[in-house]
Amino acid sequence: MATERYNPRDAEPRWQQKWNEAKVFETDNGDPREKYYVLEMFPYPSGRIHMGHVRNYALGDVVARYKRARGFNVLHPMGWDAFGMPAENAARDNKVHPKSWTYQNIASMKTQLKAMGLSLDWSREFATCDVEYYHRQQALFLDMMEKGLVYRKKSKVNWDPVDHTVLANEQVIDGRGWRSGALVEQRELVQWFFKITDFSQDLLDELDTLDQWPEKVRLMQKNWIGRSEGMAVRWEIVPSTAPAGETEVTVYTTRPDTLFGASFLAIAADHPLARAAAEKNPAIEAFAEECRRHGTSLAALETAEKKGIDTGIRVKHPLDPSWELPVYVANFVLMEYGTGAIFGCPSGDQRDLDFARKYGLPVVPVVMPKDGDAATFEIGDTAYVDDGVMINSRFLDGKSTTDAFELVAEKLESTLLGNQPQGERKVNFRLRDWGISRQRYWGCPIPVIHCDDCGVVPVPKKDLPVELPEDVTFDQPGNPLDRHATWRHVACPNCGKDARRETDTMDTFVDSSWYYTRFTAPREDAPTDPAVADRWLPVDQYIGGIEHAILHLLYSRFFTRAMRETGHLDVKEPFKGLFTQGMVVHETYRRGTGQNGEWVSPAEIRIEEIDGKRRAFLLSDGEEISIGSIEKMSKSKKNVVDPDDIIASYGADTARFFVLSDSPPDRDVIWSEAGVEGAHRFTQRLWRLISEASGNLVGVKPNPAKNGEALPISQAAHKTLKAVQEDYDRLSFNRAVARIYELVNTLAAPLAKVASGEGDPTYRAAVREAAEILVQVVAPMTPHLAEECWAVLGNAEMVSRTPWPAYDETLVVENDVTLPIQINGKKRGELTIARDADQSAVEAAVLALDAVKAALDGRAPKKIIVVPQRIVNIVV
RNA sequence: GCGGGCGUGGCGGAAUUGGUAGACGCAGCGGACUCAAAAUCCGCCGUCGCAAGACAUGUCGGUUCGAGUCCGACCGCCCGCACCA
Repeated sequence: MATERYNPRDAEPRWQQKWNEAKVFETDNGDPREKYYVLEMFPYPSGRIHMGHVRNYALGDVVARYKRARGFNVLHPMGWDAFGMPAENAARDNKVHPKSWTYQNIASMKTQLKAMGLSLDWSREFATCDVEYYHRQQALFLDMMEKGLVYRKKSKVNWDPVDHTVLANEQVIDGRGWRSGALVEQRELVQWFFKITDFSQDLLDELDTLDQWPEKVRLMQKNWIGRSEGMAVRWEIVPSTAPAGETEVTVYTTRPDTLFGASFLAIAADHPLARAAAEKNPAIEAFAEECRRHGTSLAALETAEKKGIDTGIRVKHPLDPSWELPVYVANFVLMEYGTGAIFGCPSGDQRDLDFARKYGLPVVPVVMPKDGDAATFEIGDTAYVDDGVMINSRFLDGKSTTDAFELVAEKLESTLLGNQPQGERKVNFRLRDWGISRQRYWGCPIPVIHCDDCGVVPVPKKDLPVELPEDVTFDQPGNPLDRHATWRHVACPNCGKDARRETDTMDTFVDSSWYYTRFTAPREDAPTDPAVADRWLPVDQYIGGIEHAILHLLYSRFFTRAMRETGHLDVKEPFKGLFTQGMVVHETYRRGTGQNGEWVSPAEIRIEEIDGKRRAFLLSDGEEISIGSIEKMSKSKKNVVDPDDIIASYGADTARFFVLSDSPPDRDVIWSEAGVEGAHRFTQRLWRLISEASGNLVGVKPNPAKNGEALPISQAAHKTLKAVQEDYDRLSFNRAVARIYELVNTLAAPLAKVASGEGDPTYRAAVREAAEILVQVVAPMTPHLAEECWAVLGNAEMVSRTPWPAYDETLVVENDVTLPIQINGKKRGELTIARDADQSAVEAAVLALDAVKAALDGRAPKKIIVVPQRIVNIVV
């Protein structure tokens, strides 16, 4: 029986409409079944979805559809991370308002996402730039302010002296403003901060409970929080070298044991002592200025050449007042970390060593490896940073580094400098408070008012929301809120006097730090409905890019803690399970070479294989194009594939199936035309096999075979069901795809047999049962095709509403196992034996094998290793 | 620079987490069907070798009866570094 090819252009919109009409994916907060919350990181509305989105949402959708079939009450919402700089750039470049630009982008991206057939509850959709959303964010801010989780302090920004505007780190290129090209300066502004450091220890401790997070992400967060145990050590300044009023410097160190290896102190350019020294010495002032001309990004700072300048200030060594050391200003010391001052021990720290070599400072080895020789141990170009034995360290000589730490700590704690101990044990964190102020328009306004008399006054909740004004201009740089004619003028809520609105808006990371909570009650008047939030949270499976491993995830973890303190919910951790997916990458194509070269998009070329070598040619004139490396899809390299084009020509199911197959989801996937065609052939093949057999299966009651001709069919189906189920639970979709291909290969002949009218009723019942299992296991990946197959088999209910089948244990177990037999670790034979055979039975059977007899040649084996149901190794 | 990760056939990958390396797919080759092509179906497919076999998981060492998996060093690529989202 011949059937028509499967036509996704017809089937996909049809099923999407049916799901929509039946509200299959709308979630009821009152549903009593066990909940499952699956969430993909919501997109920034750039205007068009890209393959990364397709992959991200396909992954989440499989989880959502699978868990729904498993009987959970699934929440799977979608929204828009809609504030941010690109809207302002578009406003500047194209004279469109950020608001209309953003909402238009949302509209077109929503159409694209809908074409993917995702099982989303669109009734909960919101954008973070909706007044209804940022209104509640402002309320949260006020509550956090009341709890002391918000404060202001001076902090540095990248300042463009030509455009008179604050630049983001990504807008600073090689130390210059991206538009003006001017050398960027650091400038201090009073800015708003969240006290994330209140939770440093807790954020660190609770990482241990996140056992469904990738180990690497937990490790990254742990290192980011950066707990260290060390000492604050006070160094007395030699009075004759001290700037007026200065008597000492406090240094934070994690290695007090290496104090006898100290050869200098280094302080940040913004350290008070450095500022004092700069006042008297123009060279120091010039150096500090140079340090400030770097951007504020740590990466830029640390890749820069390590430099310093002697301040002329001398300090006395804390363990020997007669020993004087120089104090340098150094560009690698940060005011934000520790005390803004370090002591340099060149033999024990590579950076200090490089610095010492550069400025001719002494290098005294103080730690050597346990088996080293103190008389000959020297430091060359490499510092010795590990633990070991103390040398050249007076009373510490011969002690371990750990003991030396203790001895120095006790000594410094009991020595007085002035009336205070010279040193104090201190736990330090690398984590800094979260600066949320942005001098930009397109963000959530910070709801406070500045009054000359009353100071900083929170906007009363009844006056919320503080709405963004719409009549703004982007024809000049700087913050439009600042120069708006009326917006910032407001009466003080306290005294009624003329006052000014805060014109800073919030970091867009704030928006994304609690949106997952808002989805649980998106139309609530308050930020959350705490009872509802507590029922849905934590998110059971969160899926997104590894690039968010630290900031977004840490900020969200902070927010649940802050929202707990302010009574908005009562959970500690936002995301129970986390999955970080890899990127979608593609070959690059380049026409011409060097400066005249230009990137060519995959749509403009065809690939041919000539003598086993892949070559690319321009479609328009046949010119040969060179095939370049495989890279992340990006507009600049033109190696992008538009999901719209793929969906239009192959359908959403093919696109979904392709991004799920082949590569494991946490690794990069290479987009290739051949791969897509392979996925498309699979969809067609599945449809053809099912639909051609369907005529002879429609009235048949599904029933697995326990014996006879159809037994292997039922066994294959149930084994696949079990395997795919496990793969779905582990998010190993590429493995599930492989299992599904195998099942299709196994079922091809039986389905063809049924299609041709053969097979008795028992056989047909088994084939039908296997076919249904096949359709149900692919349904989460290719939902439209599955519905179409499900319907053609005569099922009245949609497959999206059909419970997951249960596999039959008796069809899954094997009675015999085949063991590889190794002799000295090399495979020499095989042995098939009963699954439950005991060790001695296995040994006897093995020794009876010809291959083993030949290898032993009459000798007795030295040892026989039997790993039950795995392997046998004979040592000769 | 610091922190984290990855590296297996021509290609994407699998390997029950220390137990038969290469499942499954893509590409390729051979065959069937066809006037022909497409589609489809069947078979072959790590390297060397006639074969027995040997060699093979980025490189070099180590641990082990046994290493893709564990340890050490190195090489290459990718992500993050606090104002991109």
